Amino acid sequence: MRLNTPIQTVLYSIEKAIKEYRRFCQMNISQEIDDITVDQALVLILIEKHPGLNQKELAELVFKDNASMTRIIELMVKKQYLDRTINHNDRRTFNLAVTKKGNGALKKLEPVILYNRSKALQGINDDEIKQLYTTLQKIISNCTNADLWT
Amino acid sequence: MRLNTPIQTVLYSIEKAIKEYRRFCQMNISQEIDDITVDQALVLILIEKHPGLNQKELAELVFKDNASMTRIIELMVKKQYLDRTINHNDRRTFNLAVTKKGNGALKKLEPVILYNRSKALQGINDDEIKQLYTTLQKIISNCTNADLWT
DNA sequence: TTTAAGTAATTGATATATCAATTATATTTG
DNA sequence: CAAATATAATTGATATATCAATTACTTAAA
Repeated sequence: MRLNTPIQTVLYSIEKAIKEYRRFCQMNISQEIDDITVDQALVLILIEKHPGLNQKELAELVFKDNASMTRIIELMVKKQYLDRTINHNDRRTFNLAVTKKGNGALKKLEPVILYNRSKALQGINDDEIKQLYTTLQKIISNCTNADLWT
Repeated sequence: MRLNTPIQTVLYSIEKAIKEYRRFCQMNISQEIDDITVDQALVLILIEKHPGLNQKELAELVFKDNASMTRIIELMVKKQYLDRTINHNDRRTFNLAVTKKGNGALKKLEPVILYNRSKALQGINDDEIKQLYTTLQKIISNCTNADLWT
């Protein structure tokens, strides 16, 4: 078998890095707010920063599909972090807004998220980050534009 | 709010890269075998390469927890890609073996996986890969050894 | 050598991922 | 305008992620 095991490839390190980062983020977020996930926190930030985004647009920004986004938002509405009202301009979509409780959560989350990011990138200089970004973009574009196997 | 949106950070690119890669892999794997996931394919390869691994060890290798691994293996046994028998040396664990059907699947998967990896890394030279690896290891170690937020 | 502590696997509960089908509404086109 | 097409969101089904609790077995210690 010519195949190397997955653990011998750099793609494996990418997966490991993002999993460790998410685990680390979740641990610190849970320290502040016990009923919010990393993904829910991201959605909260995006809605606050870009009011007017609909679910489909949000889903694209955080790499989820519409079905997942529907369910994430459902939960956040139920937990009263978000308000969802009909959009009269396009009644297929909803207006999403951060509630008072959601804003309180954001205030608590802000320093944690800044800490998470800076801690994760500690000891990595700007050139290295730039290089990392460039290489990742190549991989993304390779996978996105690749032709089918068969 | 001092917070940048997640999409402005390099950590976002890591997530995007791995998601695109997994989507790309799954698309090409499905072309050959319609009832196997990327994770299941990885498990199959690892068991073939390293017979004697138990579920816990496998779980660590592919960054899953024991619960997920139990369920993944359960499905693969049901679909007859794997055999699971009692390990008489340690009756808490099982012997896992690739079946004839599993071996057939591996033969089909091998070229697809080689293709996936090389396509994903196309146009990225060895130094760049080495650099990518190094930077990712820093992130992994930052997240793994970091102290708690509070 | 019995008891205590440790470990591998499972199970239940809940969140997310993905695909396919469906619903409701908008837009385009004949 | 009416019919065809397109789009946003939902729903159902299945796979995976994560945590906590439990079971079955092993190893260490009294």
